[in-house]
Amino acid sequence: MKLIFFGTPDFAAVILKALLPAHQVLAVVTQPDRPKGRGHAVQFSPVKVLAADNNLPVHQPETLRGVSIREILAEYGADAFIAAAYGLLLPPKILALPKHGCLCVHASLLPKYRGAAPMQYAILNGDTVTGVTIMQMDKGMDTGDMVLQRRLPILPGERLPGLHDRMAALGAECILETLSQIENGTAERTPQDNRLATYAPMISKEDGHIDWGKTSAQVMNVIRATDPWPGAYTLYQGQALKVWECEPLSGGNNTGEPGTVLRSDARSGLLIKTGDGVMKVLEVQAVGGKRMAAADYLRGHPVEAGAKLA
RNA sequence: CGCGGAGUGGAGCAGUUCGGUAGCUCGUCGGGCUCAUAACCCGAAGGUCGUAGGUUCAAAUCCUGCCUCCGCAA
Repeated sequence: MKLIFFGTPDFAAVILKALLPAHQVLAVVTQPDRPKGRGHAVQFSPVKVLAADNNLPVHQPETLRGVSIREILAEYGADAFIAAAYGLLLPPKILALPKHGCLCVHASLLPKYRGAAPMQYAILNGDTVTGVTIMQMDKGMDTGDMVLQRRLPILPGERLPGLHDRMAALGAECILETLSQIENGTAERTPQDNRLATYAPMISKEDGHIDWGKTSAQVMNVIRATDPWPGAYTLYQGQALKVWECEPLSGGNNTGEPGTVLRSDARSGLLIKTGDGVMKVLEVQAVGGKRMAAADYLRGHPVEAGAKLA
């Protein structure tokens, strides 16, 4: 099929890569290049890089609302538009262009987790199952009719990068299968039950802030969901301290305010009181520093037992 | 030129303000104590202080360029 692909980050690039050999991708639309990272350097989106490697035309409009971009896209005469983590809503006039409409690869079991960060929220909430939904886009945010849905178990202890990669691979399979169904005329559309809809808005820095009053399992979920960005952190003496790896301890000392440092030495490690138990901190990162084992950190940055983390 | 932190024996840090023979907590190796030990005691090895220049009688420390790593902000 003749397609135009809309997407921006790695997740989208994986999908695009799978489409390339199977279909005729006429052009790619991705977010404009923006200064990113340290020191103002402009970085191309993973989708743009992949498109460039394959000599595909790339469009990077600030908005899809203008007449000009609509005419440009119409010009290609694509059979369908495919969107995956593009970052902008497609306006109705764009949705109406291709004869098969616009299909979206969404990383959740819709109508659950509509929005920008479905995988993060699945981990954050401690879900054990998530999945990919292919939907026929409409003007709402992830509200279109579902064409295909596949479940994927979230592995115990799995972090976002691992889940992300498996979901992207599954998403690629799903979109290929959906396109086959459309070509065969066997695709079926199921409306979403809006009463069951939940939302997964974009993750912010603050989502990584650990609340030690929650259970150890919930704290672990924050660590798993915010890896690698923004990273789970706590405040020690007013300074952010990222917590990359932890291990909940069962039983033992269960007294004290949540966030209290129960023990702190290179041998027994850094033990923190949580809402329902004790967490052993295994890997941390101080402001300006690099990731290191908690024991290493403690050698140069003594933390007194009884101190409070916030 | 977005703001900022950092590169010192194997690890994590101090020392840089006010230049003057490199230190702390560990680790490693050897020895001792002990029924025993991740505990304790004694001893040892190990560092061109990121790199290239400059200033100076003398530079980890002051000045300049470069490399690398990282936090914030996006």
